[in-house]
Amino acid sequence: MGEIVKLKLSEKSCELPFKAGETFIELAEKAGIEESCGVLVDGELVDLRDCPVGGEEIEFVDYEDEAGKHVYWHTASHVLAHAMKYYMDGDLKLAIGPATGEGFYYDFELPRTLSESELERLEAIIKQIIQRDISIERYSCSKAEATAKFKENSASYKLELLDDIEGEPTFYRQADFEDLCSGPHLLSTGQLGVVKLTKLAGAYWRGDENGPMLQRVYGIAFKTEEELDLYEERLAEAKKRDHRKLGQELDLFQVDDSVGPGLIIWHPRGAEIRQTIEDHWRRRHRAEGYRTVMTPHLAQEELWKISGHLDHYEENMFPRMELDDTNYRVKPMNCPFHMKIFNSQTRSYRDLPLRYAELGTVYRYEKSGVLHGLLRVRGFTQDDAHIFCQPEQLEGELISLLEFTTEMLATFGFNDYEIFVSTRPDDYVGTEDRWELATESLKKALETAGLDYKIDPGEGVYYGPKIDLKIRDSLDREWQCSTIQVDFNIPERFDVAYVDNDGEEKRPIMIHRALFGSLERFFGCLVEHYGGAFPPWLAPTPIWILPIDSANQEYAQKVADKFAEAGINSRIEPATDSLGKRLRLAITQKIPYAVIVGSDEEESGKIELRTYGETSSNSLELEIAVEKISQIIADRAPIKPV
RNA sequence: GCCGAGGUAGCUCAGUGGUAGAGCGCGUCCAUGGUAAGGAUGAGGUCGUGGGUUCAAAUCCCAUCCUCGGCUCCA
Repeated sequence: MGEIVKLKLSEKSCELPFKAGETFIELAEKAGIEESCGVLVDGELVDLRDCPVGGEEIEFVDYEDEAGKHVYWHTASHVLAHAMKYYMDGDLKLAIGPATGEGFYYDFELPRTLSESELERLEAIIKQIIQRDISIERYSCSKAEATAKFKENSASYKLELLDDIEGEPTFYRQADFEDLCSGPHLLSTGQLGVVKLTKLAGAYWRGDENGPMLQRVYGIAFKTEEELDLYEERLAEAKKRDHRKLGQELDLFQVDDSVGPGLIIWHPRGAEIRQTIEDHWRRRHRAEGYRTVMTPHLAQEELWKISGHLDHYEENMFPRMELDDTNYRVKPMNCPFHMKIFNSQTRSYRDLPLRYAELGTVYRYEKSGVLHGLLRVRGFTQDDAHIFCQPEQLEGELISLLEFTTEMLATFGFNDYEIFVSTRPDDYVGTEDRWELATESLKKALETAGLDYKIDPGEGVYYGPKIDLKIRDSLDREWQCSTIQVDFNIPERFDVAYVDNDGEEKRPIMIHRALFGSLERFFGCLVEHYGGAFPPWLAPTPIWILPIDSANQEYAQKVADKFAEAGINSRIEPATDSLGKRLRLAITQKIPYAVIVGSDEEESGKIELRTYGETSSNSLELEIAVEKISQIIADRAPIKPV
């Protein structure tokens, strides 16, 4: 009695006394907090059933908070498992059922395959469990008791989980359902609003592809039906931005069965956008001191034996071709060729850093189940470069490289990405101290650049650690685009060396880097980022000219010529269809500017200009329009009214 | 690669044992129009592919390819 916990309650903070043995539930009551999902104790999420010790800072969280949502969804996953137990008459094995970033899932071993049509019936059972408002109790027991219980129920997955638990395992029980779980959980099922089961999938037990395949049910829970509706609307909106859908609608690219899975055919409009991206890329690389090179698509297999790719990634390479008693491979990487260029002369320390860049098209055999539009393909063009430098130049190169990367992405409107440092994998070559050094220099460069990052343990490439930059797609999936990799190994394998100022031959350090990653993937992300409405500088045809009447065709041509003189591509949609129809087409094709010209405009030398996203046009002098749009393109600015 | 769901006209989709459908798009003709679909008419499909069951298969069964959602993987 009389002990104090500090309580943070929204903006106000106060201090609350509590008695020994009092739980957070009682504390919440005292503080007048009605609905809470859990409690953050000095920032750590804790079950409401726990007791404070005194002196800590606590904050009750509800569904509005990220931590609260986590508890809410986690409980929903237990309710799903509870419903599944009824649905399968108890004939099932439970694996795991965590909350995710958006919702939850539960993995089951079931006596038969579940079909999507059954999800609705499961939802109905879930609804009943919620309506019964079953109180959820927590208890713990000894490991031996838990083991005995699981053995009796032949709960083999739970038994395995038990092995990893230190101390007493805890259980959460709601009526005739209980689950081994560290929590935290809500206090009763009635606290849940509406649970929606979203998809069905297979998942390997513990992510091991040699292990058993379980059935995973995904779901999400909300306080109200209205929130669920909003979520579904948001999802539908996101699907409209899907690059595969837009690629079809805007005639950007295709993937054709008879050509091959994961092989992209770029249509004119897609190819024109890509050209603009590549032109910008070349210009910027020249300015940053890169020399561009070009290398073959095929080479003798020996090259990849030397580089180590054959040892480490053969299963991801297309099979060998035998030509004149020599084995060839389609290239999965550009690096060996760049080594050859370096080695074509004796290099001096004065030559370093030496930067070779290539838009190099590579082919990798990706497993069929992983292909995904432009984002995961079998043939793609890397904006690859290899930088050879002296050890003392590494830091500086990395720092300027990060600056270059972020600038390049920002040009295309990407300011929102996650950065990861991938550390040494099990399957590595080289010495540990070199790995350490390389990893530290990557971290230091990020810190100098003031960029936040996460560690991706063991996710490095076999030859060195890397910085990856990941961009999210319209459905919130992350895709690695930019990558910067330090490599002490491949230079050694190719015996790459320079003569230092002391006359000694020394090994340069190499950086592999790709800013876009692959042009295919980057373009896919770009389509989704802009929702297909490309800014005028990227749009293949930023202007459509719509003459009102056939009689205005000549003036339309004059307008087109004026834009062409300024280097702006436009196209005339002749008056064979109604103006309304042609305008609608321009809008659905997400053309930045529709220019409408009739007899009025012809007489006054003006145009009507309607900007994408606006509901009306404005009248302006042709010369002024050309000048202003030229400026917008030169600035690489987003679509905006003129 | 694994689990599940799908592949019908150029596109989006309906048809679930009995002679292949719609809308959009495309062609032709009419209409010459002022800010998101003018009217008429025509062409277009061995229903992913290969087997099987059946008097009869887009429809049922098997295999296979591809796509989608996950899982595993991703130099």
